Amino acid sequence: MAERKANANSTQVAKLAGVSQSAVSRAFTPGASIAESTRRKVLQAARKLGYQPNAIARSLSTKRSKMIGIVIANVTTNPFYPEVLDALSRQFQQRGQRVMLFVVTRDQNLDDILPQLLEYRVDGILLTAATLSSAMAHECARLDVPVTLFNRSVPDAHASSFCCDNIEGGRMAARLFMKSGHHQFAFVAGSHDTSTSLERESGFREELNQHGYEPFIEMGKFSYQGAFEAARRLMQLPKSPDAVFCANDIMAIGVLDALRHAEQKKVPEDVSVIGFDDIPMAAWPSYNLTTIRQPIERMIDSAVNDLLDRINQDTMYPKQELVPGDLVVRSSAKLSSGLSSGWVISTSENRSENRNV
Amino acid sequence: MAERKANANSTQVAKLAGVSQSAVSRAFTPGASIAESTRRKVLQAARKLGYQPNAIARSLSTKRSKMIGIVIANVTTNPFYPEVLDALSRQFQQRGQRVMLFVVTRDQNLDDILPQLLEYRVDGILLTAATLSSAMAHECARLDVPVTLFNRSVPDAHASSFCCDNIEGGRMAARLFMKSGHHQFAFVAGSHDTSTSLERESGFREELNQHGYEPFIEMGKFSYQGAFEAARRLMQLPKSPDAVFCANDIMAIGVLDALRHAEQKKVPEDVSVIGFDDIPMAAWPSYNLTTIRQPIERMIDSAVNDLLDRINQDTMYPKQELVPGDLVVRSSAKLSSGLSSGWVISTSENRSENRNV
DNA sequence: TTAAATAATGAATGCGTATGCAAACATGCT
DNA sequence: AGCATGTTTGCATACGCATTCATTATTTAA
Repeated sequence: MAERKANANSTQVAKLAGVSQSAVSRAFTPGASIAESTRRKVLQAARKLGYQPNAIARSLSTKRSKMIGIVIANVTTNPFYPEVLDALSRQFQQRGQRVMLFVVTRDQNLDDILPQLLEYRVDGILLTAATLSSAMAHECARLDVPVTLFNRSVPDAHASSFCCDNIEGGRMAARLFMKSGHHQFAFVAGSHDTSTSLERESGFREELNQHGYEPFIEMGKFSYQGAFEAARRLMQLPKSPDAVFCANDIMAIGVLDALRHAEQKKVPEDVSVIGFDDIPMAAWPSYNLTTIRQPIERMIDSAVNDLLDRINQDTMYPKQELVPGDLVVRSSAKLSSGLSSGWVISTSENRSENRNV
Repeated sequence: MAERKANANSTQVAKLAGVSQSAVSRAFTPGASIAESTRRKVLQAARKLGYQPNAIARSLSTKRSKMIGIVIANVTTNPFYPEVLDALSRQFQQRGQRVMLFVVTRDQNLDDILPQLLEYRVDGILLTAATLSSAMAHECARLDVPVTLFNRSVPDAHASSFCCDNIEGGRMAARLFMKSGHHQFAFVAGSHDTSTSLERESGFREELNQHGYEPFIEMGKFSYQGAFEAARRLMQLPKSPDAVFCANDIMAIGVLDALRHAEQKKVPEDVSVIGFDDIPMAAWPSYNLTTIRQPIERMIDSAVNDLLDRINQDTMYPKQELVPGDLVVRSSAKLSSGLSSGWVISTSENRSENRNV
């Protein structure tokens, strides 16, 4: 192991500037009690030495690392998550927090990951496309590290969660299908242990059940390829569906490709498809996917605010927030006469539902 | 600001275990001189108190943060980069380094970002889809923080760089087009200040020039939409091209969609298209994109190894490595009789070119 | 002009760990 | 037993900064 070259420190700057080390510290601390004249002296000496305060030492001293741990999954399989990561990272960045990132696979156990975050004393943790065990939730609570889930409903009252209203989203898909005269329904699920998929399924199913329908369910494994194969299986059925709702857009696109390229079906003439998320690809002319849009910016604003607020005042309780999605009507689903393509049916006039726990 | 609840520290564990604080430290330091019996005592006491070593304090003491700064751009516009990020992050994770992430926009000035990394005394910096000013390169060299560029060629001998052989990739595209009887060529560029785009362009152009051809150039702004519009402009030309090479796959896909959905062209009958990267979407049946594959795993292995090696022994010099790409033949480009779709023309038998600086 | 109030400063200490050093201990050998 | 060797251990200190507290400089009010 090589030695790390010593950087200038506040003491050296102090000596050069002819002041005390405390003065140097204060010069770099906004709002500290220091005369403008000495601050200038300090900054000048600092510049001369190429000095920059050591955030590690500061963290040790202040007991705040100014780092947020972000855990994210599905980053390569679903374009929705790069968008989430991008937005989260920028927001935290802008609010003066650094991001310590962990990319995990969906089935990876977070109980091995979280300790690695806690070791660095992150000020807060944001999980997206991932859940935590209740043991870990308690551990974070014990250490007073707030946790926020993004796009997963909460397994534990110690954490906040910010989700799209998946159940209502499922219902919207079902209603659109039924209104446009479909009769054989299917749902392509992501997995059987993920709240997003389960909730979208249950909303979809419940709405159908109310009208005497029951959807087929196929497993799409949250991937293009998985959904591609699921679509092929669906088309084997004796009464093959004419309306397929998918737990997310990337699977909907897999279904579309399977229908068109492997099953010689026309979309939406033979089969209608609806997705969830509204990733950028959904708007591409090759797909023109009708989908439920997650208002990602708004959701992320709320999540980031919540986490930062809880970091700064630990009197606050975790919060569960449900943000309504918007039905974006394109041309992958047949329409009744009343609707036309290109419309966004916004439900967001209903203000988002907050409730404290 | 709320107080942060104090965590158990090594001194408390020491007291409970009836040993010195040093012993606790050694119990958690692999290879430290400590008797197995006392280590057990310590670990037991630690478990009882829920103690976990404080990585911040350790970093201060050892002068190694065990953190790598990753700066990445284009994470939402090009699916190639989520893959890169995923692979990088896993690799570092696995090798015991944490990742501090900065997501930037392509035009964002890194000179504001790097100080934020250096402040945390990251052990090394990996930039992807981003370059650094030579002032910053010097600053990192002065602080003895190794920098590695991924997918950008080096502007400064202080940094390592790992790139696909873009020039040869451009040549490969040109050769394939020419061999299959095309006569009007075009290149859809990403931007005029990015080495990847410039190099791919120059290889493509040089190879064409050698046979008396000159390509049209259009700007695709490294995005689906930009390329979509570029393709429309190309088709307006009096002698519209029958062979379009794009600086990356996402633009190639934009071009494909424009040709098919906005210009009523058949691909590859009317126009052939070749991309670069081989993102997963390139293999989807809707696109079936012929492209130059970047051997991402291999490139990332090299980059990570290089960075970690330079962190651990600062005698090492930065390295420039060029990894050959593989031509992946699908059906977006017309073929001469000798080639058939589905083949990967690997050039990687030629070992990658390393040279020290 | 002084007293009182306020602002600016430096000395000293703490944050939690790692580690050099010397002392203590254990082991094997003669 | 006596010594040499190697292993464990604790003490003390350093890492770089923030912050409390007491002290001094400066401003304001009277």
